[in-house]
Amino acid sequence: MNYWLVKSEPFKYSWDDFVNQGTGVWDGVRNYQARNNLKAMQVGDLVFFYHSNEGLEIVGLAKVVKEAYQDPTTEDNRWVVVDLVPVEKLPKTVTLKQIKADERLKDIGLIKQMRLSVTAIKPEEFDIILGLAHD
DNA sequence: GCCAACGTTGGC
DNA sequence: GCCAACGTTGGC
Repeated sequence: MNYWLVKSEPFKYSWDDFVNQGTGVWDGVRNYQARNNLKAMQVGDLVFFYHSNEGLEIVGLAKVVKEAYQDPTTEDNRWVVVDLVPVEKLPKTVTLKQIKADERLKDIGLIKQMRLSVTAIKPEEFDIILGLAHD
């Protein structure tokens, strides 16, 4: 079981859009590192949903229900998508500010590789963030 | 809206 | 295969 964090710009695709839709096809990834992370996802992996540009906070938790397959939005077979479903809206959102302020989270992919839209989360980081969300 | 970070492209 | 130019992302 692995943990991940995906970013989305809320005016493009927000947590609420995701919940309304039920199943989210995570498409549009055009970055090799992010793609490799998508390929490494397994059914049941938990994924934080982060709002970039607006919000700047982790708003919800999702899980992988279908592993990487050809991105239907392109013919180019270099790119893949995964299917996600919502698990829960976090009782308290965890802001980028909080994450940056937390010494234990200073090596998190979200900060170290700010521009990567799909990053891996260590189990201990996952627990810390979930702890902050249920604080 | 600005700009830093960084990935990608293309000329050599 | 290097590296400058360019484009995109995302925090501020």
